[in-house]
Amino acid sequence: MQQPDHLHYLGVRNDIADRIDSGELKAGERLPSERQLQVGGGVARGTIREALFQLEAEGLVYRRNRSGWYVSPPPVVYDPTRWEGFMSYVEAQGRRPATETLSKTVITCDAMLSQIFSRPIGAPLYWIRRRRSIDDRAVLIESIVVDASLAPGLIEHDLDGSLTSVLKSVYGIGVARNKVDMRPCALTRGEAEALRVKSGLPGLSVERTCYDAQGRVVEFDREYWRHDALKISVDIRVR
Amino acid sequence: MQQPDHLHYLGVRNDIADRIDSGELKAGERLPSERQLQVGGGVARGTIREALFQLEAEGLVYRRNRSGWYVSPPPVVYDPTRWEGFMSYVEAQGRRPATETLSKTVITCDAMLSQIFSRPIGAPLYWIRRRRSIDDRAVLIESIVVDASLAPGLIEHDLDGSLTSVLKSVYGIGVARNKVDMRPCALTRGEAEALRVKSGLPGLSVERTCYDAQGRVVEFDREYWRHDALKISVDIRVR
DNA sequence: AGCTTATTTTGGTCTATACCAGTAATCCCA
DNA sequence: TGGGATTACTGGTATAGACCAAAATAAGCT
Repeated sequence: MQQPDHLHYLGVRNDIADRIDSGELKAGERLPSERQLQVGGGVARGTIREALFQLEAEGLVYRRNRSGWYVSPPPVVYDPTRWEGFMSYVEAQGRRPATETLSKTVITCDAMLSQIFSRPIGAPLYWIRRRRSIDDRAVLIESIVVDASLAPGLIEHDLDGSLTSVLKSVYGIGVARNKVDMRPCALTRGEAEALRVKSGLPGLSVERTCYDAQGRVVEFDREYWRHDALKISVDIRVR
Repeated sequence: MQQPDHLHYLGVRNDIADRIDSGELKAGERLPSERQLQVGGGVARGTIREALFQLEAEGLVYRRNRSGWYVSPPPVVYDPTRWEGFMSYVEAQGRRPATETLSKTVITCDAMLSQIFSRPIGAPLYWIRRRRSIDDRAVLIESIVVDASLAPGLIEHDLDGSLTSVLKSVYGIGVARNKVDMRPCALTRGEAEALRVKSGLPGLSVERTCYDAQGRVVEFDREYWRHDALKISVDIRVR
């Protein structure tokens, strides 16, 4: 009830937001359909959608392909400096994590990867694609590349758990340094499909390079997150 | 020319993206108007807009209020562990930074700030609001709170430069630890207005708490960034 | 009960039109 | 020439209708 409630879609937005805040609509619950939301006030579906897009950008609601709109659960906290692995830190926050391995194959080192891994072009690398979920909602997909000469036979193992712990326990490889790049992005084609969201939805791209104590690149990882699924928290000492 | 070019708006998206990639449209340049983009193919304005929203989410184009659509410049790189201040690191990347102080006042410590600063409720604090630009495009607005007892008279100084260096050179206060929280968000009402973007545009919220060597909170800072203006890069040693 | 097949519902895309509020360009006068 | 008022143009909001593909549900058949 502020000033610019001349805008219909903001009025609708506020109505829905209030129903979420008040607890009438709970996390994970389904919203009434767009056509049902039109009922009382003579408002076009396009306007309803505008309001829903707004709420989606704010992280209050999300949509599943053609199924409907749902109230978003709270985000998980991600601290790149305390990398205990997805499974453990999601669990520590009282949520239920899950991992699916979409594919695992051997690839050969190309020019870009050669740069990253300091390995000759043509050298064998493992390429793993996984989808990770929280409480049954897919929140990120990742592409991992691992130097095959450091972890021979890696893809024979079950990778639906923590990759870090497999590298540690089976191959004795520990991560000593982490380089993390993050940037807001749009989830397009492949990523959007794997996350079952509409192409063009904003997301967060996280690129991580893991080094061992000798400075060798152990793992190169590119993750695409739903924008509403995480909160990044970094605690660092300034040099 | 892949598979799902049945979608008109993706076709339009690709056309425009190609014109940007090919250099026909350069960074900072203005796109033809939505109505001009309709001309050849019998395509509705709504479809053109859908394509533009897609490109906006991808960070390829941005819009200025009712002026038009423009090609986005490349993002700046932001490393929270090497905090030299906005002015210097933007300049180091060959861009032209600018700061405007929107307001600076004395406020009293409320419950939330009391928690953060470990100061009694009612204690004086400085509240500074600034807008920062890169190459004349506003990219972030920030709200800074500083403990007035640590830096008496701070707001008498010119704050259009680096606050960190004022704290250091005038008050001898150095930052020893930085706690940074980041999360994708929507730019709403106040922030959107200050950044001159449409409310609801995705952005990145950065919350920083700076501690001195004694562990006292020196500065509490909340920034709202345009989603397409930055790339975060962290390089850390794992404990 | 379980399984398959229709049917309905849902969001996703698209067209066409209209009016409004800021911006940018133009015009015109001093 | 300079500056202020006017006009044209831009994106922003809104309506109403239509069709489609995927998802969810209901119906029907073992």
